[in-house]
Amino acid sequence: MAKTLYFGNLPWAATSEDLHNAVSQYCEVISARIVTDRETGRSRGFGFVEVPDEAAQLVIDALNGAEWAGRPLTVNEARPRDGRANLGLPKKVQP
DNA sequence: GTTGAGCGTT
Repeated sequence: MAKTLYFGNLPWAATSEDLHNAVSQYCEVISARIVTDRETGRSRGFGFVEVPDEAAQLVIDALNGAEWAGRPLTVNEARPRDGRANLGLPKKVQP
């Protein structure tokens, strides 16, 4: 299994590779991505990293509050996308 | 060439 981590307060220059490198120091990184504005293509200053659920708490404890480019990093477990992603889609019903 | 709380495309 894997858990998605929310990375906030990132410097504008941070890339998904930077995230991958930063987290890979503590555990395996399934995937890392910086959220960029789809219209402008610029970084929104936050991103998401997928790590094994056993390492999620470890990475949060290690990088939450850590300084990156002189800024206190914000790391947290990401919220489920289902809230808006599955909106309007058919839902499985229990018999 | 800008900005600074938040939660994301295929």
